[in-house]
Amino acid sequence: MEVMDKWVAEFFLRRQLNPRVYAFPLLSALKPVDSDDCVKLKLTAVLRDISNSMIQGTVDEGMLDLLEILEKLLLQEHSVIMGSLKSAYCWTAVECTLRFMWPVNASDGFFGDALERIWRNRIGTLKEKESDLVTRELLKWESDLNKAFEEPEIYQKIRETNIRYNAISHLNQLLKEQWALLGCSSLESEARKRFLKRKDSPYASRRGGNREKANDVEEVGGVENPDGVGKVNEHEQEHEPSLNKGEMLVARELKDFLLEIQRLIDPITRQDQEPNNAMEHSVDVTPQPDGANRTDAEDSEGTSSSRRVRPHLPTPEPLNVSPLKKGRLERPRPRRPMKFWTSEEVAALREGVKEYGKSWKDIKNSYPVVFADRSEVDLKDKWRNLLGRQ
DNA sequence: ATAGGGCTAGAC
DNA sequence: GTCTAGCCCTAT
Repeated sequence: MEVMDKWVAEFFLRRQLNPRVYAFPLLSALKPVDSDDCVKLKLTAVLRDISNSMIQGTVDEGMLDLLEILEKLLLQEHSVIMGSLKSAYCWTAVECTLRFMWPVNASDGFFGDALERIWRNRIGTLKEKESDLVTRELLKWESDLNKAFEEPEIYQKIRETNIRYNAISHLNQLLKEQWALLGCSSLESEARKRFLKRKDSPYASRRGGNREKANDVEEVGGVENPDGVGKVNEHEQEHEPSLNKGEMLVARELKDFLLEIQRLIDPITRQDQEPNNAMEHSVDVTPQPDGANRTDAEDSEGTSSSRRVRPHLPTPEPLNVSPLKKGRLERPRPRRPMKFWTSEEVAALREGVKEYGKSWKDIKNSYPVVFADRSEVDLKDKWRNLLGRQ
C-alpha cells in the first residue's frame, strides 16, 4: 500500500491542471519513507511547489529554498545540474534582493540585511559546498550588488532594472525542462502497462458504429444517459489529438478513479496553506508591469509580513440599481435573434447527452466550436424540444 | 447549474 | 388565427 500511496501522491503532484495540489501538506500527510526510491516523488513535489508559487506570482526566498532542494535531489539522482536551474537560482536571488531596494538610498531600508542574509549567508554556504549553483553570473551579481551598497549610481541603476521578468522566464524554462525530464508518473506507466496486457479484451470495441439517424426525434429518448460503459468516442479523439486510442482509454480509466481520490485529498492538501508555513520569508508580489509595486513597499525585514499587492483589475460596469427603473416590465436587453439549430449542432448535442447526461455545461465545453453561440440553457431547451416538450 | 413555466417571432 | 422552436425568467 505504501507504494500505492506514493504513486497516487506522485500522480496528483504531476498534474499541472487545476485544482492545484500542494506538495508540502500532501507529503506530510502520507509520510513517505525517507529512502532513495522516493527521490522521484520528492522531485515531483518540489516542482509542484515551484509551479504553484509561479502561478501565484510569488518569487521569494522560499523559492531559493526550493531551488536548493531541487539541486540536492538532482545530485542524489546523479543528474547534471542544468543551466536553467543555475540561471533560475541566480535571477531569483537577485530578484529577492532587489525587492529590498525600494528606498532611494541604499542605507535607508533593509538592503544591507538582504545582502547579508541572501548573499553572505545563503550563497556563502553554497560556496563552501562548492555548489554548481554558484556560477560566474551569480558571482558577478554578487559583486555588483555589493558595489551598489557603496555607490548610489550603481544602486539606482540596478534598482530600476526589471529583474523579475528574467527570474520568471528562467524559472519557467527550468520547470518546462524538469517536468519533461520526469516523464509520465509511475501510476500512469502502470496503468498503461496493464491496459496493454488486456488489449485484446472486448473493452475497446464495446460501442459499434454510429448508427444514428439524422434528426430522428423518436429515437432521442432512448439514448439518454447510458450511464457510463465504454464512453470513449470519436469526438474525444478530435479534442485530444495528442493521445492515441490506447492512451485515451488509460486516461479515461484513471479519470473516475482520480475524481474519487481528489475529494479525499483536497481537504488535506489545502490546509496549512494560509499562512504558508513552509516558506518563512514569503512575501507575495502580484505580477505587475515593471516593478511598479516596489516604490511604496514597506516590508519590515524578511519577516513573514506577507503584504499582498492588489492586482490591477478593470473597473466593473456600474449596475443600474436606480429605483426609477421600471423593473421587470422593461426588458433589460433585447431578445437575441432566433437562430435555428443546424443538424451538426443537434448531432453534437446527442453525442454530448450520451457522454455526459444532462450536464449541459460539460456538453457545451466539450464542443466549444459547435456551441460557440449556444448557452447551456439553449442546450437544455433544445433537448427538451427534441424530447417533445413533456 | 439545472429544471420548468412562460413568452414570442416566424412559419403556416 | 394556430403552432412551435427558440428564447427568457425564476425557483430550486
